[in-house]
Amino acid sequence: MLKRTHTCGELTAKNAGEEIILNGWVDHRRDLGGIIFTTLRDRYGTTQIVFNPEKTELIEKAKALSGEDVIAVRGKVMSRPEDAINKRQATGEIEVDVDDLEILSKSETPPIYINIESDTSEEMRLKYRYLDLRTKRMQRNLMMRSRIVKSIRDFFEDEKFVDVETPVLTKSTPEGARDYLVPSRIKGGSFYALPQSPQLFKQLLMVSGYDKYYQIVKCFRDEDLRADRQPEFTQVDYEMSFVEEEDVIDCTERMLKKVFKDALDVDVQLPLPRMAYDEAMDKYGSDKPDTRFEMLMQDVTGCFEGTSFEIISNIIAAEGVVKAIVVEGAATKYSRKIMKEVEDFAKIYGAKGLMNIKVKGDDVKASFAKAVEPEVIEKIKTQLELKDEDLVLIIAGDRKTVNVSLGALRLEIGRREELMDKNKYNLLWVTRFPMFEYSEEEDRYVAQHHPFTLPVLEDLEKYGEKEPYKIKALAYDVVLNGWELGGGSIRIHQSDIQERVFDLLKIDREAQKEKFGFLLDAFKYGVPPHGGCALGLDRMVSLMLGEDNIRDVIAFPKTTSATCLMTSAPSSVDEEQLQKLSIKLDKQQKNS
RNA sequence: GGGGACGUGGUGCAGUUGGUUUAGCAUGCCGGACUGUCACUCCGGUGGCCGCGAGUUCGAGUCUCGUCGUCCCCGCCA
Repeated sequence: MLKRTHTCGELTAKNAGEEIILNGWVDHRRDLGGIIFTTLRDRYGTTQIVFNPEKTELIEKAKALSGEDVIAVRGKVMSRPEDAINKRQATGEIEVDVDDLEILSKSETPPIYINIESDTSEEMRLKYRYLDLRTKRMQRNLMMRSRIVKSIRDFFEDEKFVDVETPVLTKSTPEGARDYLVPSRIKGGSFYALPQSPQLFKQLLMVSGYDKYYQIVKCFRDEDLRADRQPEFTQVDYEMSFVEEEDVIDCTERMLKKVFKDALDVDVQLPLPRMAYDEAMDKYGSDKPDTRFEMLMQDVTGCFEGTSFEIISNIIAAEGVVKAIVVEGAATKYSRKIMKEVEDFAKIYGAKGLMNIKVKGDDVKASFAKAVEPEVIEKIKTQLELKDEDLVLIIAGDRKTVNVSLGALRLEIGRREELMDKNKYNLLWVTRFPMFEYSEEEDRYVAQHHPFTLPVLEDLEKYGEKEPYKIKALAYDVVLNGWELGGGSIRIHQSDIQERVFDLLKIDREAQKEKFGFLLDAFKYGVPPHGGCALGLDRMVSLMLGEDNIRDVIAFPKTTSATCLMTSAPSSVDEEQLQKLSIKLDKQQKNS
C-alpha cells in the first residue's frame, strides 16, 4: 500500500515540486474528457489531484473512481496556474499531478450527501452516522470537542487535581431523576443503577483526602429527551476540599476562561457577573437568564390596586402578581395574528391569557381597556415609561406561573426580534438557590439541588421547619446565553445539619441508612469541608460551536425516543439471557 | 403522560378545493460529449405501490381513524 506522507489539509505552495503520497476518500470527481480533476478528502481537509491525459492507463483507472472510494495516490505537488487557484480551499494554491493510483476500497453510492452542505434529515444522518461523521460540520464539531476536553484536562492537571474514575455499575439513588437499571446475574433479582452523577463518590473521595478531584465522565438519566438532553451525557465533574463557595466559583471561572481562550480565542472577563436566584426569577422568569438582551419583566401589580377588573383583583387577592415586558417598536408590527401566536405560546407555559397595550402616537390602546379603570392604564404607562410604538405584554396569575410563562415569552420575543447576538458569550452565575421545593406529587419538601447541599445557616435558623421554602442554599449555577452549563454547591459536612436537612425532607433514620448509609458512615471518620461543581460538556461544546442541538456534538447520539437508529438499541434479548438474569417479561412486552 | 410539525424515486422537496396525470422538480446514479475544473458544463436515460394498516368514496398522495418512525415543546429532568 502507498502510505501517506502528508494529509489532505497541509500541502501549500511551499511543497511545490515534492514527490508525495496522499490517502483519503474521493470527495468529488470532475471528468473534463481529457483531464480529470478529483478532490481527495480526509479529516484534515481536501486536496485537488489531477489525472493528466497523456497518462492513458491512469486516466482509465481514474474514470472508474466514484464518490467515497478510498484511494492512495503518489504524485508531484504542482503550483496551480494563476487563474486556477481556489481561494476557498486551504490547499487551493496547489494540486497533485498523479503518477500512481491505488484503489484501497470501493464505495457504494452513499445514501446521504457527504461532500456538500445539505439538509439531510436527522433520521438518515443518525442511521448512517458513520457517514454523517465524515461531513465537514461533524468533523469540525468532534475535533472541537476534543480540543475543549484537552483544555479542561490541562487546566485541572496544572492545578494539581487528580483524575479518579468512579463506578458505572453502582447503587440506585432514590432522589432525583429516574435511574437506568442493570440486572445482576450473580445476585438475581437485584439491580445496579447507572450513575446520574458521581456525586456521592466524589464526596467520598474528599473524605479519602484527594482534596482536588476531577473527572470527565458519562452520566445517565432515564428521563424524556430534548434538544439539550440525552439519556447518556458527559459531565465535567470536580470537587475540592477546604474550600468555600468563592473558591469553587473562582476555580470554575478560571477554567472557563482558559477553555474559551484555547478553543475559540475568546477572552472572558473575570470575575463573571452574579445574580441571586430570586432576582433571576423576578426579572427574567428563569433560573438560567439569557442576559444578551434586556426586555426585563416588570411588576405592575400595584397599578391594578383597587381595580374592579374582577379577574385581576381576584388574582391579587390570592397573592398573585401582574407582570409586563415592553417590546419596543412592535405596536403596529404585531398584528392580531401574531398576537394570537404569541398568546398561544404563553399558554403552553400555563398562562391563562395574555393582555397587551399598544402605544400609537398619543393613543394608548389596551386589550383590557373595557374591563378596567382608565387610571390603571395611565399608571402602567407612567411606570413603564411607555413611548410611541411600544407593545406591552402582560400576564397575571400566581407568581410562579407568571414568572415562567412571561419569562418564556421574553425569550420567544427575543428570538422573533433577533435580539440574541450569536457572537456573544454571556456567562454568569446564578447563586442562592432555594434549598427546598415543595413537591405536590410526594406531599413533602424535596431538595432542589440534592440533600447534601449546605443551606445558608442563618436561613436555617431563621425559617427552620416553619417556612423551609424560604431557606436558601450555597448552591450556584453557571449560565451561558440562557443555557444552564452546570452547577454545584458547598456540601454539608456536619452531621447535625445533615440530620436537620433529612428531617425537613422527611427522610427518616431507616431510609437514610438504607439509601446513603455508606456516605453517612464515611462522614464519621473525619470529613473536610468541601464543595464542587459539574458542567455539562455536551451543552458547553454545542454552545461554543453555535449548534443548538447536543446531538450534533455527540458522535453516536440517541433519538428523542432514546433509541439508536444505527445499532437499533435498545433491542430484545434471548429468553435464555433473561433467565440467567432472573427476569420474566409480561405478556404484553413478549408480544411486541 | 400531553400538545404540535413532518413522513412522496437513493437524497432533499412540490403536488392547489379528492378527479383530466403517465405523481412533478432538483440532485444523485447510468450512458454519451468535453484538456483547467473545483457542487464543471451540455445531451440522453434509469429510478417511486406516496411510512404501514383499516375506513369513507364511483374514485384517495390528498379526507377520517389507528399504528410506526423522526423532530420541537409542556410535564419530567435534585
